[in-house]
Amino acid sequence: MNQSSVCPRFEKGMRIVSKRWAGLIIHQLLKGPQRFCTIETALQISGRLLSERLKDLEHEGIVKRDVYPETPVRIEYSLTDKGHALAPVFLEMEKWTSSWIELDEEPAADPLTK
Amino acid sequence: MNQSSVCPRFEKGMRIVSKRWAGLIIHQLLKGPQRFCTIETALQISGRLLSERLKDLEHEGIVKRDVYPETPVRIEYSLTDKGHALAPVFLEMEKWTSSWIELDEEPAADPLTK
DNA sequence: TATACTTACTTACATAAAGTAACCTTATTA
DNA sequence: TAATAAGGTTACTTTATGTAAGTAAGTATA
Repeated sequence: MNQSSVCPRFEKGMRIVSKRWAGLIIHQLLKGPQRFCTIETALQISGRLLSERLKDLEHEGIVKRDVYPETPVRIEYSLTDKGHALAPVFLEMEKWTSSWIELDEEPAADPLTK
Repeated sequence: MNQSSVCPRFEKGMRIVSKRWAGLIIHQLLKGPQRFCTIETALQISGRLLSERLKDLEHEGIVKRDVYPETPVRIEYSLTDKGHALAPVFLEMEKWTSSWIELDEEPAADPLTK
């Protein structure tokens, strides 16, 4: 007896996309195909988690991994159609954050201590 | 030196909304103000986490908590303007999930064992 | 009066996920 | 020969989540 009133597809979609880092990775890939280390630097995520999350997203059919056997090998991650279809979600999210999110004041960068 | 290329507001917004359960709670409250136990039942979330997450969201100015000193006391959670402003995000998310998410086949419900 | 019930939580504890740092492999360059 | 780079993996610590039981205030019931 399932008394949940939430659409199970919506629940599943949310679980995939709202997993820690997943949204930011997809958002980053909406800018175009990118290599592992580019994403790693852009998001300041650890290799361990990036690797894990890219595998998850590939498994969900959202991210595609292409190997270019150059030397040195180049591996590019990009979005599938399913991944690109998320663009409107992130567009609306960008609108919301730019209207409603204000940053905590961070201590002014001090070149001596930071 | 911050070499991250991601807009910090976007990052912060994502961190708030994509925290486990937060999205589903907001989505649920978009249907209208609701009491604790209604959300708990609808989402099948534990009281412990629901309580914690509602406090987070209240702290972020997304959720409002109203106490009606009836007997027994009634406490209603609802969205603030900031919370309501997330509606388009969830609308796009709903479109995406209905187009692209398919459910894993779950074992046919057996009234004797389930 | 004692017991039980309801809502809205909180506490205690086990498990899972995330974060951090060091290491690996293949190849390239100094 | 040593150092550097990409794309990871392994080992370990910390934090978050899940689960179950307990609490407090206010009825309602026996």
